[in-house]
Amino acid sequence: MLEPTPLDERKQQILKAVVSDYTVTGMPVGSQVLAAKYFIALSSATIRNELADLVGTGYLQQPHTSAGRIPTDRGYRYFVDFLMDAEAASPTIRRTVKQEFESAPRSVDGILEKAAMVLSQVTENVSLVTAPEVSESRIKHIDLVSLEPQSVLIILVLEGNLIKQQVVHLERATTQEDLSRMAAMLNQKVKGQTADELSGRLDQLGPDRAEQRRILERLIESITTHQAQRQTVVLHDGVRNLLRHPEFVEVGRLEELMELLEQGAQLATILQQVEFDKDVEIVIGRENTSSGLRECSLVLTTYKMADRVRGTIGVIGPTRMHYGQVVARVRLVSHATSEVLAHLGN
Amino acid sequence: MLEPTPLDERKQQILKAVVSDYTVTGMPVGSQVLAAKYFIALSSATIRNELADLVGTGYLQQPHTSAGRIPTDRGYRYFVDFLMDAEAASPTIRRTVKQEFESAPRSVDGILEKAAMVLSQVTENVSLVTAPEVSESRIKHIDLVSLEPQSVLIILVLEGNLIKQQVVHLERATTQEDLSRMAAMLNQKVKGQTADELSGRLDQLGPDRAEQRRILERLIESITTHQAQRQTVVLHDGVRNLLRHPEFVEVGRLEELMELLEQGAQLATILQQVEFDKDVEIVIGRENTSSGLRECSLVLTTYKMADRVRGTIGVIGPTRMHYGQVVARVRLVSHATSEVLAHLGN
DNA sequence: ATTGGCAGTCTCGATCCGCGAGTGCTAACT
DNA sequence: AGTTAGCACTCGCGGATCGAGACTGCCAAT
Repeated sequence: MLEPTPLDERKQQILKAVVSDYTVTGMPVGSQVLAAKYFIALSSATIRNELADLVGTGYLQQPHTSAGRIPTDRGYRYFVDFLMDAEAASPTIRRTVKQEFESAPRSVDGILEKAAMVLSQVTENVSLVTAPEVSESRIKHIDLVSLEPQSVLIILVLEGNLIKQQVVHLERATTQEDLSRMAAMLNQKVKGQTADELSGRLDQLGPDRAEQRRILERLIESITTHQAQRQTVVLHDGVRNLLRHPEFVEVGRLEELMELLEQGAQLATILQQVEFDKDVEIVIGRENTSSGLRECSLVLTTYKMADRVRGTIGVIGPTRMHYGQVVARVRLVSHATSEVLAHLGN
Repeated sequence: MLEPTPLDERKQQILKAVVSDYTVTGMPVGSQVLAAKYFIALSSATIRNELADLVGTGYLQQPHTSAGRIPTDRGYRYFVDFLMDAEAASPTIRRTVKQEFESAPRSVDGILEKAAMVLSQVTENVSLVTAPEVSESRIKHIDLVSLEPQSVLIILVLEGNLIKQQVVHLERATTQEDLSRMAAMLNQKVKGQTADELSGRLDQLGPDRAEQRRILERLIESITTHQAQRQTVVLHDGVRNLLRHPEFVEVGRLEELMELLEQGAQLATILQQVEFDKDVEIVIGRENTSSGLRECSLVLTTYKMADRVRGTIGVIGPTRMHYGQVVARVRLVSHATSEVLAHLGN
């Protein structure tokens, strides 16, 4: 890593101009274009000197000797940290988002799918959405259904009508009546707690027949451990958008990316590291830990469902993207998602 | 459409050789290669004459004047209908499939996801899996959860522990106790019926307070209509495999295909038309109704969960694929899926 | 510090060319 | 009549060549 060279005002403006122009045209930016379009007061020779400095300090690079300049990852980083104009999403975009969410089904899954869809649409990139952390969700309702004498289907209804299911095998046969009774009791005791809290309060379940108690322990243990080990699901949408970007004409780049998207585990790890209170987080090119994202940028933020429950939402796109606009739109969709989820009833 | 020209034995063998060779090498097949590799008894000149005939009748084509021949859609069709050797999946493949399914979660969703994953893996193409038709599934359990006074979450547990949920708004406030009572009653009456049957037997629900009855009607109506209008979900996996095929080096082809995959509705229509009793259905190139599939083939079959409940499973790949192997593997995974689903308890 | 001028560098697209693969045709052969 | 050898011809592909254009870096003048 190069030491952070401070940039004087003019260098900043030139860097900004290069990033902006390159973002739009996709062509390396030359000194003449810069002088003509952005710095009429200066000659191209002056700009050439400045450009040479910016290359020397690692903010810009040349694809080849006699070409214009394009930003390095470092250049983009400086741009998004210090130079980027705050943009607001256009009324058209706002309307689209609003309308799409109005037609979304009234369930967490449905809303998140819709969020992924609309986000990919308005950013023209691949969208990513993680489901909320289950272990942090309050339990609203528990139901036990007997499948076979020794096998029980546990249904958990969590905040936002998120439903989790799982099959548990018991040591001894249990009737549906017994299960229903236990379910009723669990519903009394358990309502409003998170799965995490649940595991600590097993002893508060009150005295019961030892047999039933054993079964209950088994169920609760199974609920908590199962949720913990279950890996976060990452929804994505809009791969078709990526195909339109010229940086992906060679399919080689796409292959690694598709693998990342389709297996999901590695992506989940990345997304879970996004901090909750930060506004929008941007990861540029090689700043990414995954090699598949070497030439991509992530624009990520969080949404919230209840106070403690949150998920990550954002996009993957080529490093050459219109960061200002993308940030505005990711933020917009994130807020809209939180909004709709809040109205879902808790 | 050309009239079906009957092919004599030798022409058939030549067509078969062209398809086989082209499938492996991806290069147009010339008369000399054919003579050397497949027909040592014949001279290349003889084969040239036959090839010319096959081009004339529309089974083969030349990419350009001085190139070898490649099959037309019609050629592939004739091949899969009459010439294709029956192949069996290799022991290695069988083992892979078996092992993968052993580690699958014990739920319909989980199993279908696993099926999509393993199918794309063993065929090196994009796999497609539709969820079973809900309206044909037997209802195992119903649960009603009060969310707000006038809003109820209906949870349906269907065959194979498939869970469907939906929120219904009632005209008047109803307590959780009332809902629980209704749920208990519904469970008595409804167990083992399909959602379709349910709607016809509303009158068998026995006399009840008119008020409750109204609510029940509302719920049942909502269950049946909702399920009917809900479009079939199509899972897919393995787009990364497609990127490795040379036919997709130009991303233009992929774009339409990705759109088809990501929106899913059109695909659902195609998949739902696969007949249940047929073994494996193959749709080749322009036989497809969707323009995005002009240069692709579908290899599809069905799996079953219970006797009446079925879904479609298969792959999308380039028209140049090893049909014998793909058919064998699609069939293998379909059977394995049915098998695992059957053991899921009903 | 800035600028005009200028020579130098490099990419990109067009053009050209020769090789090799493969064909179709004809005439001879079985 | 079907098959085959021989041969002239066609065409795509890859490599080499070349000129135009776009920028740069440097230098000397302002």
